[in-house]
Amino acid sequence: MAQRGRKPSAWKNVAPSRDQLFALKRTALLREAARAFSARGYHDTSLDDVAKTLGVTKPALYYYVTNKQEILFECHMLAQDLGNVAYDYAVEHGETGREKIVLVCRRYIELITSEIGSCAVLSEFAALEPKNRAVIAKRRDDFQKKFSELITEGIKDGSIREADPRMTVFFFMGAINWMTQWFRPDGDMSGEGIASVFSDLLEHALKPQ
Amino acid sequence: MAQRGRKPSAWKNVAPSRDQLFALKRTALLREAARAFSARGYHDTSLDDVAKTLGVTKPALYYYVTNKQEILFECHMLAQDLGNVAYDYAVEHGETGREKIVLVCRRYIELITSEIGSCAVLSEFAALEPKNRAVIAKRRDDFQKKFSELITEGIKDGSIREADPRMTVFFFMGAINWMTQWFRPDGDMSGEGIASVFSDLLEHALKPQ
DNA sequence: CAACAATCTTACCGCAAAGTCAAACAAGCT
DNA sequence: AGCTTGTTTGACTTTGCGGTAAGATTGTTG
Repeated sequence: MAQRGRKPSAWKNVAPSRDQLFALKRTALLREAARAFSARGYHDTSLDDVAKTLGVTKPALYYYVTNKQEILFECHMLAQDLGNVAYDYAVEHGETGREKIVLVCRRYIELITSEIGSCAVLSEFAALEPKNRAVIAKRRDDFQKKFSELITEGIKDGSIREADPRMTVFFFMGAINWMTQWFRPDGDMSGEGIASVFSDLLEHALKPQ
Repeated sequence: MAQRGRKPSAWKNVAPSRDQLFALKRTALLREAARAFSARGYHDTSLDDVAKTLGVTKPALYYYVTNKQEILFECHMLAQDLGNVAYDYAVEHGETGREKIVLVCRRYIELITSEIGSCAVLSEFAALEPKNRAVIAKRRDDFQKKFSELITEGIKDGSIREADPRMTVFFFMGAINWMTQWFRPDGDMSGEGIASVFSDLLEHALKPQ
């Protein structure tokens, strides 16, 4: 969004350059805001709070971001990126349709529960302003379509039993997305653990007899 | 919450009494607010809007309700009531643990997709004020506990394969709760249809081989 | 009708939070 | 040092919304 153009510093790779510092601080801001949005919701999170947590004042945030909306939007984009990463990984490493589906599920959960993925908001979709919401909705629909195509593929190759692809996608996308409501990084279940249980449940749900 | 005591009108059963009118309007208010909360979120829904939709002004709402919080709280209570109704039904009509679980799932979905259940918020948990949140959380935990006990029961009687009960509950409670994000009463899939697909998926996920 | 209660309205208060602006401070470059 | 650009701040404006007060309106009852 905010682009800066600068000549590289002489201290290559020694200290972070200005651009890198800028990017670093900006993602720190996004990360912290995402955490807050997930916990208390978009409208109940004030930028004053976010700023205080980061040890600065609110106007400082506006140097890195034009809007509160922009923060929410970019968080959604980042979260969706993880979905695509998981998808690509699964398509590359899986054989049958079922294997691919299960792999997406496992990989995606691992990603969103990792440190990087703590940015995954996904809820607060309604808080997006119409224009941004349209963008996010489009990407989401595309993703879910690729997804249900994996299911039809699995039905064709015999690895998945007869089932409504669209509903099935809703089913376990829901199971996964709802994680944001209960998952705690310091809980008694690791991200990998959850990924195992969930992908196992999914596999049995789809497997023929 | 708001209790009124009045002597019954002489026109028994002919026209709604004052108390009935009061209750009728109050639930209409709750219903409409729930719809708005679900669509736009708690903090982004103004009582002015809700009032306008109902054809009155904001202060009129405060005659039926003490707080915006109270509205949210009661919506959560009502939604949870449906869960308990579904549970009781399932325990009565199911034989094995798996049958019961599947029945809860089916019945619950049927309920929340029915006209009555359009009140089901369930999201916006974070918007509850601490005291109310504690109450709702307690009820939710109790429900999920009864639920996972059904699973252990099913494992014992051989109708359910080995699986982590708590995680399994999270899994399909998520699948169901997420429905609020995509279900539309005028969509191409009826509540019963969804209930069938989802309970079928659940059954296969739990059934031993 | 008169009196009283139930219901709803207009007008308002207070406050929190998004966003702005000019000025202060910091860092690099010549 | 002194100029220039990057970064942060304190102080402020504005707006929308939750909630309240006092009175108007309607309905009920003796």
